[in-house]
Amino acid sequence: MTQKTPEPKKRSNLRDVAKAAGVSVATVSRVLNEPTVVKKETLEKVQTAIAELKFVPSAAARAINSGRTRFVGALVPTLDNAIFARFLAALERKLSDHQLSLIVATTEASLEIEAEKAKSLLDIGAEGLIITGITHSPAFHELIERASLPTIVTSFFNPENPLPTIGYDNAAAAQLALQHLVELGHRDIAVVHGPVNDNDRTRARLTGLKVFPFDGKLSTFETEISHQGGADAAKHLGNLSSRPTAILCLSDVVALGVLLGLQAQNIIVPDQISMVGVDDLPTSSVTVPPLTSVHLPVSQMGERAADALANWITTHQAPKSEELFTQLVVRNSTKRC
Amino acid sequence: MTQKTPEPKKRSNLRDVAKAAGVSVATVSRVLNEPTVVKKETLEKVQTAIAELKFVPSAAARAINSGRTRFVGALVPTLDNAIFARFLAALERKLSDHQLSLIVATTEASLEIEAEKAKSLLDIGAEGLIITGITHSPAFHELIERASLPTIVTSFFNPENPLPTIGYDNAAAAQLALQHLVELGHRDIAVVHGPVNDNDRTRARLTGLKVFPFDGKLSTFETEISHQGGADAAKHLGNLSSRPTAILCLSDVVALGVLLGLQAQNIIVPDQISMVGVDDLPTSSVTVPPLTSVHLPVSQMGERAADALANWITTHQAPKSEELFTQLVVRNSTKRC
DNA sequence: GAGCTTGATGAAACCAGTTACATATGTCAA
DNA sequence: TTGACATATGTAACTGGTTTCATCAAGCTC
Repeated sequence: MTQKTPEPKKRSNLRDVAKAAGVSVATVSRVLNEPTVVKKETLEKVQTAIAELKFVPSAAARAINSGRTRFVGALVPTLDNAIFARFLAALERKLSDHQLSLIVATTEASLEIEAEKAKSLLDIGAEGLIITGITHSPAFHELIERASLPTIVTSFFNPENPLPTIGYDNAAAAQLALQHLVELGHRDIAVVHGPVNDNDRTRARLTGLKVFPFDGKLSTFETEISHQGGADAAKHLGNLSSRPTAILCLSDVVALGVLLGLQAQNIIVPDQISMVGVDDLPTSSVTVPPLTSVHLPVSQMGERAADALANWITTHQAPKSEELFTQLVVRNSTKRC
Repeated sequence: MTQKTPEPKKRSNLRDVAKAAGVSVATVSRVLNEPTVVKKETLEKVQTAIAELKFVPSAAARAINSGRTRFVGALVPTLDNAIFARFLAALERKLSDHQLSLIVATTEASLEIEAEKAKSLLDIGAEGLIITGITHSPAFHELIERASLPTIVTSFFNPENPLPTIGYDNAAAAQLALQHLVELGHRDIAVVHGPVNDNDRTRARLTGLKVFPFDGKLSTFETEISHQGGADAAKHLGNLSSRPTAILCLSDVVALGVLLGLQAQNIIVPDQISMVGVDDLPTSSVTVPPLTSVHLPVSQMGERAADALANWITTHQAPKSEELFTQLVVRNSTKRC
């Protein structure tokens, strides 16, 4: 193409170093990997050569021998929700204990994008995958099956699932929130949730609510998972002629948005309306009023998933599914009806 | 799927496929990379063999030839702040246009951890790096210099910096916020900010405030960058005998925390106290009241950084620094004093 | 029918490391 | 003095792909 590239950019390799140091490539390799077996003198000679030539070993060449690339991928719907951010932080921390790096790819909650991203992760050599939810495109399944790529499902517990799941029971989590409201006497409850399309966690939660024994009114409102989305929902609910007595949000981000939206309309929580969330983000304890929420153990989930995947990769033995438990955290956003 | 027998795990390679299809390795390689030049009959034969042997080409072996691993790393202080999440989302989106994957590593705002993470990114073959701020440890600088690794600084603009910077003027951003408050007549302003240790962006903002011509009182309060941290700051400021008339937060996350903290003390914004933030997160437009903030163009920054890095990698030509501009967005959290 | 081009394929070199095995030297006990 | 053994290093065969170049047959021109 353009032959006016200023630098030919000739990265030096093992052979160059060996020649410069007057030793064999094997010795240089030893200096790099088990320096103790090399005689001190030789070691220094080689290290000098390495420094002089600014030699940096090629990761690819290493990988080709060990068969290991030392990184895995995680596919999450978005980074723009603290719940995933917290999960990924824990995941990354624990993976690095296993000398594994993490590539984060976002799917924008689309199974199609997920399959694409998975493909490119595989292409660049990911040794394993952490994914969200049990529902995935056929292309995705084919991909990981062909490559027999260790893949762990998170945010969802289902021991029957072909891929091991490490997560919680979404239906039960939502029911915990509903039960709390029901116990407080609420009979007209609005559920605010994110998009159900391509999101089996939300669907499972909604199903959980529907099958829960409750003879009151349960309406649902779908919105974007963001503070703005929550605020939109609040505006809608606030304008209703017969306003529900409680709002159950399937995500704390949405809940905070709803809370702000209600506040903008001067609707007092919990006096005029009760609210429960699901996630229990740290933020939920500082909102006004502090938000009652169902705690999802995402940090723990990140750690367990990291351990399980690392183990799978090294032992070639798929792990068992693991259930993590959710828990209602009662604060001040709910009140007897 | 989960058979108890430890799988022999004999991944098939090009040679296996070639033998099975009765062709040479070169032909198999062609089928993979330029299928059009292969005779249709042969093509099918090979593809059948590939399918039967569940052949998946080795990324490492590819990389060794092309010299390209097709991924880069990004080092950010945390994922637990929407401002970085937004930046990374844009970065990742744009990088994928260049067929590059992104490895996100968090430094927990420690230069030491940053250097470690950079090392492991390099070890696994990152082709370039996106980093935050211009201040880094000597170990880090040595590392990227030795490897002559394309590295772009973000969130900070400084054309003098040895590494190209793509970002904004942090001092100016903070000054924009201060100027607004000063113009509204505020003379007693509290600045709430995150840790200054290992954070040159915050330091630059603080310096910007200090050198701004202003003869009123300017106090500072350092806290954690989180809603909780902001709420803590609000509690402190609310209890002060002589309360400032305005609070300037160097981060919107902190600002929302402060807002909630003030609300918990029944201090009305903006009637009793004005507030300005820096970041302009989407959330800031739905808070009560909507938060006046200085917009930081982080999505744009992500895109520019991605283009610049991709270009650097392919052309071996370091890009020029690029300044992106910040802008005050006036909402309802500020009022004339 | 010779000469030339085109299309399809294969042999082998090559990328940059690791590693099994061979070799050379030195130490020590028998 | 010699055999046993440890230490230090080198040679060359790997790893799993890509790529250059050579080969060969078929199609076309003159």
